Amino acid sequence: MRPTVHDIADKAGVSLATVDRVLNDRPGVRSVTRARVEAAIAALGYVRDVAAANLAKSRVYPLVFILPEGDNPFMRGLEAEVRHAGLHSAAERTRLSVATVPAFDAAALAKAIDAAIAEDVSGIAAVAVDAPEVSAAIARAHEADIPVATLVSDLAGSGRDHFVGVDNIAAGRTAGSLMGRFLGGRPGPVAVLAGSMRVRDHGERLEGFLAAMSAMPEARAILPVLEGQDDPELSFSLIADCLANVPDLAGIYSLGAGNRGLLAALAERGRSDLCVIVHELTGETRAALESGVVDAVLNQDAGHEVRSAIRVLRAKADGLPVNAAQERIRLDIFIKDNLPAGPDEEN
Amino acid sequence: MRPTVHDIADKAGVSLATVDRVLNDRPGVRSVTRARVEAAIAALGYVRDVAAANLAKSRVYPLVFILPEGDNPFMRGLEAEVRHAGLHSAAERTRLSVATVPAFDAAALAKAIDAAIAEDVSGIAAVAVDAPEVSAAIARAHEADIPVATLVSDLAGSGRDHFVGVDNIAAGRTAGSLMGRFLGGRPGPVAVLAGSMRVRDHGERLEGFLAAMSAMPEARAILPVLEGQDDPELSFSLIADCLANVPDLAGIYSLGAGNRGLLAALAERGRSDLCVIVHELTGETRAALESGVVDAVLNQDAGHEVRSAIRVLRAKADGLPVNAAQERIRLDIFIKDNLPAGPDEEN
DNA sequence: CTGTTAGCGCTTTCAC
DNA sequence: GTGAAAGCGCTAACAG
Repeated sequence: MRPTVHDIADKAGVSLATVDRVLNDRPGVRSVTRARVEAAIAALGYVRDVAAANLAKSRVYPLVFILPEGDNPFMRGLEAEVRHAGLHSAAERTRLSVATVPAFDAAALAKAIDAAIAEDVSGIAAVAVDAPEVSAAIARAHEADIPVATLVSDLAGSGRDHFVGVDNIAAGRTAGSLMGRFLGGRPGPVAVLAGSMRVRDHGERLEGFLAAMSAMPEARAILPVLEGQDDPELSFSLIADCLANVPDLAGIYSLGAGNRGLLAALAERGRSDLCVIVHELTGETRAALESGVVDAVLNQDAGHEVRSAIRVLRAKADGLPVNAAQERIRLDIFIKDNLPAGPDEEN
Repeated sequence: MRPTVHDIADKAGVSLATVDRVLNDRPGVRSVTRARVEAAIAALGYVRDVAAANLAKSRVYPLVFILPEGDNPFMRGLEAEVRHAGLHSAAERTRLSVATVPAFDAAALAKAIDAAIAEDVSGIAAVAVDAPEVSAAIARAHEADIPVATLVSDLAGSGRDHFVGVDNIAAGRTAGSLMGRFLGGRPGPVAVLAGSMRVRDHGERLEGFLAAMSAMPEARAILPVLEGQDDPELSFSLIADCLANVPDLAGIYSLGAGNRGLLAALAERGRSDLCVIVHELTGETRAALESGVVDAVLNQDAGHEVRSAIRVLRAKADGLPVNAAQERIRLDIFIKDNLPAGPDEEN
């Protein structure tokens, strides 16, 4: 059997309480005693049973996820993952809740963060908007000793404790690289559809994409970025116009969440010879991939992100270290052939 | 606070023991009583605290992983993941061990399975070799009521309880699809390097690859499969010969673990214009991807597989259902640009 | 058939 | 500074 606190207490000739104090690094133990206990711990090769510890603590950790509202399928997927995790979270003594705010709305986001602070939650995960109000709100959370993790879109320099999401520059590079290879020698310019340059992930993806495209053997024109605000109608008309005005268009990179409008415009125009690369695997993009309208989908696994955010916030709340390498979210490439069978999965 | 067994007992007017019997579906409860308890459970929306249950049971689940020995980096990676999981497994009351057997050796594998049965482990995960001895050993495990999961390479029809691994036909298709797109109109035949047709995953990958290649717009010759036994030297000489004899070779698909030999032969020959697609992200293949020698790496996440195998075996040992969709292992595509930063990661 | 009681490994008052 | 004892939510003997 694995050694327990009792074994340590016996071996060190102290009581359980003292062992616990040493284990949890609490004050009120003479350094000699502490040393004796630590020796016993080392000698026995003790490892704490976290489950039992949590049970005894019976502390709950209320965490709040702040997500953009609206019909952005990726965000709704994230929300679903939070709710799903909520079912299992009981065992982890975590209570999850979701707050939604208008997309790209810095003031609303800041307000939601303040509300969470007021509720004295033990952690906040939020899809950041790049604005000073938001940074200020995060700073207030920090002051209230509430850990904050940015989700999907980062806000470095805001003092957030952790970023949960993919390397968006690398994501853009990946898109550019695939686009270049898939197009090969085929001529024609490429269009880019973004949501808004006010979220950092979109800007970073663009940056990576341009870098990769310009590194390709064949030079290729990139049209000015179309900002569709992740809005289906606006995205639709921007792409429709582009298709009409640029007959020799070779490809489209959709780096935001305007896929519904994009796909509608493509369907209307009936152009299937384009190389199309989009982000986020949703019901729509999956169908488009299967039908051949889209050539590749770059994805960040919402389930992984949610679980990572929970682990990180809990660790921060407990003052435990985070294994950054372990919490890295990777970028998935999907083509028609490696689509996972189910609409959802978890590992 | 969440309802507990005590609340149920109160509400139903019975004792804890009876609640426990109902909860765990044990005999010895009148159906009227059972119904009353079940009503209370439903009314309170009770969900069991698994951690507490495990603590109380203090039962341990010894699981054994049987892996091919040798310097196959993917297999060593799997082994490392098992050991890594072993550290955290304590909390899950699981004790993990690894047994290694010669690669592609059906008799040795069967013997290892029998040894595990003799030790009365509560679950076995093994990389299957396609042979009747192995099927027979799995059948004996089944008879001893020990769940068996095949890992990486399946053995359907053997009565194994579960397969943990990717859809290898889809993996081959993905390789073919990428190979076709990356080559575009470039002429020349493609070579395939396998380990052995005695493991099902290799056969299935080949099948998928051939199907995808033949579905490409440009017809392309596929050379006869080279079987390198996942041996560096043999793989090296097979590829070296091929490079020498087929000057217009356009690409190579390495569907087994012969990558070290393949890469050595490519380095010696100095051919970097080939389209090379390999399986499994290891230190070697990662370096080759970064240097541009390899164009894409198809990967199955060893960490996910190990954790999935553990969950599945534990569930089977407890007679609990497995959510198949949740345990699906997906096929990762890596190109230079979306390589994860660390050598290892976990989600 | 049902209830009582004593833990699982750890934390936490509250005395000493 | 240190220790004794109660209890987290659940399970498992053993009585009745």
